[in-house]
Amino acid sequence: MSVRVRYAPSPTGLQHIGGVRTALFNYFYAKSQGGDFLLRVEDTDRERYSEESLDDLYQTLNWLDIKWDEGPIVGGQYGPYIQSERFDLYQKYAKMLVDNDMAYYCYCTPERLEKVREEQKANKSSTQGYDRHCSNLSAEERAEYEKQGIKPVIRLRVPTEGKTTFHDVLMGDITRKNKDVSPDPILLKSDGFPTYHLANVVDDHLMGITHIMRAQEWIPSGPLHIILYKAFGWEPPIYCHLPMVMGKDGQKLSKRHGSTSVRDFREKGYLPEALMNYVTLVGWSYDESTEFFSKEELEKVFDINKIHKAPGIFDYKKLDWFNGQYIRKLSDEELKEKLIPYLVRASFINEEITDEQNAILNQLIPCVKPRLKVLSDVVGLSSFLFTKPEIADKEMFIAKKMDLQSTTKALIKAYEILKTGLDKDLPFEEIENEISNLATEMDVKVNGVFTPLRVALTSSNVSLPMNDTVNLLGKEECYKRIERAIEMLEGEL
RNA sequence: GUCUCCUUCGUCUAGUGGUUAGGACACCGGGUUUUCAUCCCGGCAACACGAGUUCGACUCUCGUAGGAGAUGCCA
Repeated sequence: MSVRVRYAPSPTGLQHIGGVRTALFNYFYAKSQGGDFLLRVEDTDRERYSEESLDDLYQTLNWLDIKWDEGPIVGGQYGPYIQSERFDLYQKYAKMLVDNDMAYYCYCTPERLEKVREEQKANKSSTQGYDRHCSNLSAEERAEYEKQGIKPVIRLRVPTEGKTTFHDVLMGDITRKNKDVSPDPILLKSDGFPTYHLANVVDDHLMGITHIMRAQEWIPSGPLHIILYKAFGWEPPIYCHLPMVMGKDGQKLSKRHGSTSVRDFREKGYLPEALMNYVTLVGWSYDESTEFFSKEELEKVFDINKIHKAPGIFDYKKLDWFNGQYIRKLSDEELKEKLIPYLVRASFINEEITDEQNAILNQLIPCVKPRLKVLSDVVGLSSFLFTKPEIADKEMFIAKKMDLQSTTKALIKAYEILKTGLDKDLPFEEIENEISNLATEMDVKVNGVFTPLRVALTSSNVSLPMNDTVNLLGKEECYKRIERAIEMLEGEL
């Protein structure tokens, strides 16, 4: 039997790291087995639904280059894989259950349910959830409610005796007493939309899903779903509950831990390859040492049995490291293309790049490459080039064991050396040597003379190598900046 | 509260009865370097605890503790 799995997100927010990892595991499993990966949109929560989320779902999968074999048609056209488009179907199946007395109409108001919950809590009652108030209404009672215009929900009749077991590929058998299964959960809401439980089971069955890979937070409803399958007389698929992705404090990964949406990572300048590589390594591993995997490799090598059981903490620093590694693997040309949007956004350059700018970019890229953790870092690293920086505070010019006077003197002399050297077109190495010699002559550390030079040119203590900085800025601009700095320092004397 | 699941370095993990418990990130040190990075070398650091089973347990069993998740007309 060919494997068919699905990713079935609900468009109620931006695609989350955890969700995407589920998608990836499903996708890689399908591909590794030569099976199909389906995408299904579970938009049954009309209150939380948003168009933006749906859009984000497509963008995210697209960015990661995850293609579904079956799913909604992109481009405004709704397909058969969007639950809101299958509205009538769920009605039909819910009513079928009612007809077989596997489910029943319930007219309880949300207020009453809330009250029941509160009382249970107050009494520290061990029984919890719905009190099955409507489970045995007579035809007359129902008619009375209907007359009042109350729109009923449909609830599943969960057995109170016995127990239900399901098998999980990772966890083994999981058994729950039926009395501990959430009592008579709602299948069809009063607005006619199905809840997750119904829609999920109906669709997975109709779509011929063979394996359900979803987050471990679903384990407790596993038995419930088995009961539902039984009520329909269907064979349940194979389950595989995935360990969850947590934040540093061990709680479910959320905003307070940092970025959680793929869109955030994309905007900051993480490469899809890096994010994908790292994310699939949370809760899965191939062997004792391999950690770089391309999407194509994962499609071959992914093994469901090597998924971990315990939840994993999302390590932002390791992601950064991966991203740096992937950035360094890029050719200069590739990196340039990826960096341009960030430079444009920072208003450093325009979309249409002049030949002159292009030449500068070609110089800049290799300088910046070993220094990028994320693509957006390029902005900070190159702002000295594209903007006229505020002249730095005088303290910044002064290196350790130096004072204002010696610093000013060093800068003036270093400037002379630099200027004559550049004007004579000496190799930069030679100029640097001379400047180093100057330090020796002045009996100060090399830092004492290079620091003021660096700060004069970039207004920062941290910069690209001097050679690159000078090349990038051009002679004339360098002179201007150094003269400006000297003037400022002399004014302070 | 109740139910379910989980437990190897700080983090991600390898390991399936006999290993100096391996790798990676982070961290610390060193080298390259005028700064910041990159790169290279080295170091620190773990089997939650307690009972069994066994000649022998990180590996098997049972308890304990800790953590997480579920307990919605959300998924």
